[in-house]
Amino acid sequence: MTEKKKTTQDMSFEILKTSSTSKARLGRITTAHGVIETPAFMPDATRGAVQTISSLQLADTKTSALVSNTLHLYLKPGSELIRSQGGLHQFMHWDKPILTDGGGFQIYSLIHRSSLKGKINAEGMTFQSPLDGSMHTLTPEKSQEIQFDLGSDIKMAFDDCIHADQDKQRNLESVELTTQWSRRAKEKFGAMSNELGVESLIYAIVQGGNDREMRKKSFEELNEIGFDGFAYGGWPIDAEGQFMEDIIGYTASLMPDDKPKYAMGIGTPDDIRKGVELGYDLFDCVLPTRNARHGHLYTSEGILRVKNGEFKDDNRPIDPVCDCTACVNYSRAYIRHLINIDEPLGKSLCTIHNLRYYARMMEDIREQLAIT
RNA sequence: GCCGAGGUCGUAUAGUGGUCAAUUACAGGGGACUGUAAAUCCCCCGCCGCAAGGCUACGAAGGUUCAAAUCCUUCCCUCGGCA
Repeated sequence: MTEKKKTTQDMSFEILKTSSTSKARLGRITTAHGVIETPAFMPDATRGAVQTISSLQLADTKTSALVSNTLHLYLKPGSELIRSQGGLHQFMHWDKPILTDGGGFQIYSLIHRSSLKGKINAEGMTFQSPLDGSMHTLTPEKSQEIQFDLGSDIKMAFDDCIHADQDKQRNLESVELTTQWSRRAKEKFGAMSNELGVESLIYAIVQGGNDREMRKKSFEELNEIGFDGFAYGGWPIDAEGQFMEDIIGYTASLMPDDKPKYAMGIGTPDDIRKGVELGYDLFDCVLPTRNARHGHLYTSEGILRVKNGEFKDDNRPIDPVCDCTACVNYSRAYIRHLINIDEPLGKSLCTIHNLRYYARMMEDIREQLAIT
């Protein structure tokens, strides 16, 4: 780190308070588009929108930041287009912080879960677009270029994600590739930041699967390169669907306490509470939004599957304690009806509710941290 | 009244001698979803039973047959045409 680089990056994270009973901390991440009070949950707006709701409705849930995606926006509508529209903030009319994932996970996901072709080599990942079958190559450099086009506040280094049960050899390969790619991403990030005069942050993703040694190796190599924050990468739950607390906690313990720790893809409300206690500051997950579209709602009294017949004539709000638009204005019976007739408004209201539930949960967590 | 077509599990359909408690879709019931190819996917859906299995069923009643949703007879009903 040279003197002149000591600007936003070095001021980007401050810890306001540390818990005396766990590794949880109350903090603040400062970006070019404002502050994220941590611990924070960031919903996924993968393709430039949190599905079914507008950025204004998202703001109403008091969500402080969102996650969007390099790969998806690169494929459609193309990152140059978004740059020409003034960047993703302006394009989607969201003036708060945006974190963009690097695209590695999405390609892994495409290759892993489908018959689509894709291959990984030292250069990067070559894969077939699920949209039109065309072949593309994403490299660490290309991923950064796209993220600069998007204009995100926090950029992720391109990583090679694997499933938790991969063999040792593949795990090692993933760690080594992620290190190489992260180094290249960091170089590109530095060069583009200088060239464009843009101030943003870059986080790296720690791989290593369910193997402590590999996690340690991955973290140490990344730390040597130097990043503004570190993320737990990989898959957070085991084959039985259990939150992998041990390895996730261990990975957090490796990361420097003076930098943000980001738990990618986590999780359920319970998983997030555990994640906070393990020391994580940032979370993102598709669960609240995807589940909302399926009528699976989080409430102060537990999970409420609003499609279920028992709510047919229930005129109470989803959650009497909730202050979201859906709960303040509409009944379970009405929302059930909307979901059952596949009316988009039903999905929107459920999404608003779940995101407000998550936001309130994070508010509660921060409040508890502040007073204890 | 005559002629034609038809009556199948909530609805709409498939099945025209055994492989049929019976296809498919919708409706209905339940569940899954963790850095989003997810507005997706899975299960149940005659009755009893955890199950094996049993029982009752393809408009009604008879009949033919080892065997009928499927063939025959009569009746009831619906739709179209003619009176």
